[in-house]
Amino acid sequence: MATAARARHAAPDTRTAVFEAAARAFSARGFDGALVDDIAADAGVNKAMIYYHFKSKLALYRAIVRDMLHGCGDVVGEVATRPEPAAARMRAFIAAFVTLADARPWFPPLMMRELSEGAPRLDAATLALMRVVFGSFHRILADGQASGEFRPVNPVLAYLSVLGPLRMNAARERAASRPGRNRLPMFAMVSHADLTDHLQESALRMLKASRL
Amino acid sequence: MATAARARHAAPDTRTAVFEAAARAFSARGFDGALVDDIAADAGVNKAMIYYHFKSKLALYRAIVRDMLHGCGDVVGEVATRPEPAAARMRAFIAAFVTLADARPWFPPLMMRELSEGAPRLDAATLALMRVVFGSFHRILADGQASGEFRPVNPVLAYLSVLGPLRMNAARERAASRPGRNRLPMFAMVSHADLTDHLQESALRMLKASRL
DNA sequence: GTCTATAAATAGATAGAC
DNA sequence: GTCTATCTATTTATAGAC
Repeated sequence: MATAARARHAAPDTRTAVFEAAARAFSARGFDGALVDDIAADAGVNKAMIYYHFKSKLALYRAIVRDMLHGCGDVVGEVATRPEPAAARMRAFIAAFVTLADARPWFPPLMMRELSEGAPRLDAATLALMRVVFGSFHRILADGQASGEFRPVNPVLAYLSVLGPLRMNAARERAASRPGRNRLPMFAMVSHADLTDHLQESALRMLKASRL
Repeated sequence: MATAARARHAAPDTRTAVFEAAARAFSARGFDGALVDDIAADAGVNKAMIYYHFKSKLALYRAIVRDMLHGCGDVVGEVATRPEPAAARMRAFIAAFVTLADARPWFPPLMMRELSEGAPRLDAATLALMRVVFGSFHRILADGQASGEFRPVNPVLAYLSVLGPLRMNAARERAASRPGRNRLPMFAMVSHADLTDHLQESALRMLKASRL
């Protein structure tokens, strides 16, 4: 988000307000569903300011996606290179993803949507950031397989098994948060501590070299 | 889709063409992103026909979601009540979901999107259908836990672990299908046979009562 | 940096002829 | 059942004053 470069300006951070309102809107309603007027209103800012600070609706959207993936890449890159056994790093990777999703709750739905549409709005630089995140996961997996901790599995399928439930839970939480939905069993509240535990346990059971 | 009631009409099935084009469009671009003009063009039909056969864009969308969930509920309901051990039914449940996703490839992305937006377009009847699907899953899980085949797990989390990877794979396939994406490791081709095997193995490892 | 007013394009929907 | 033409509302974006 590069706030440092703007710190000297006197203005209350309009740009940040726009960024955050837009992140919420794009996540909740998609690129086409999110309206620039609504983003401006939610940010408490005049619509023209959005075009002043960002070039266009698309440029604003891209800035948000890049910010997400940058933060993500830094964190999981650090986790993947720790001098620890692969199983411990896998647990840390999952915990980091849950934490990241808590810090940027708009991330998982927005990314799922973008992928579902064929990721038409992602440029090469952004795809490279996605590759970094997958690369960190793959490193942990490959290390665990080399050391005999993990069994052989397709890295792409293993990645889906770890991230898929997390992203589906984010979608589920959105639907559950609407009034009148609490009664449905599949929309029951689940704490993120329980979510983390379950994902870690499931991932290690999926990967552990031991027989069942 | 209730094709029987229209079989006596002479016309080539315009309604079906609209339905299928709309399913593709809503899945690929979302409710707001899909344009009625594009749907008409893709179906090879005049735009006014869409409003003749369906009341509105929203009514068309809802018809598609209901169709999906109906087909799904019927299949998994049958699987859940088979006189087989829970583990076998869990395998069948997963295989059925992969098959359903192959028959209606627009289903997983569309549903993920709808949930991510808080499912604002789903009425009570449609939510009830979702409940039926989850109920079938829950029945298999509870039977397995009662018989000692499965360990205790939160049913919602278990459901996410089974369906999340499937839905994320659908999103991944969309993004992978665009030109120039083949090089990225996370967009590598994965057969649905391998996908099914992996999901079944992962689910049973997640659920099996045995120690690791 | 901020606001008002408005341009320019587009989308969902319908009237009415055939 | 099908098509043409069009209405109405909305939406992205900008020009220009302050």
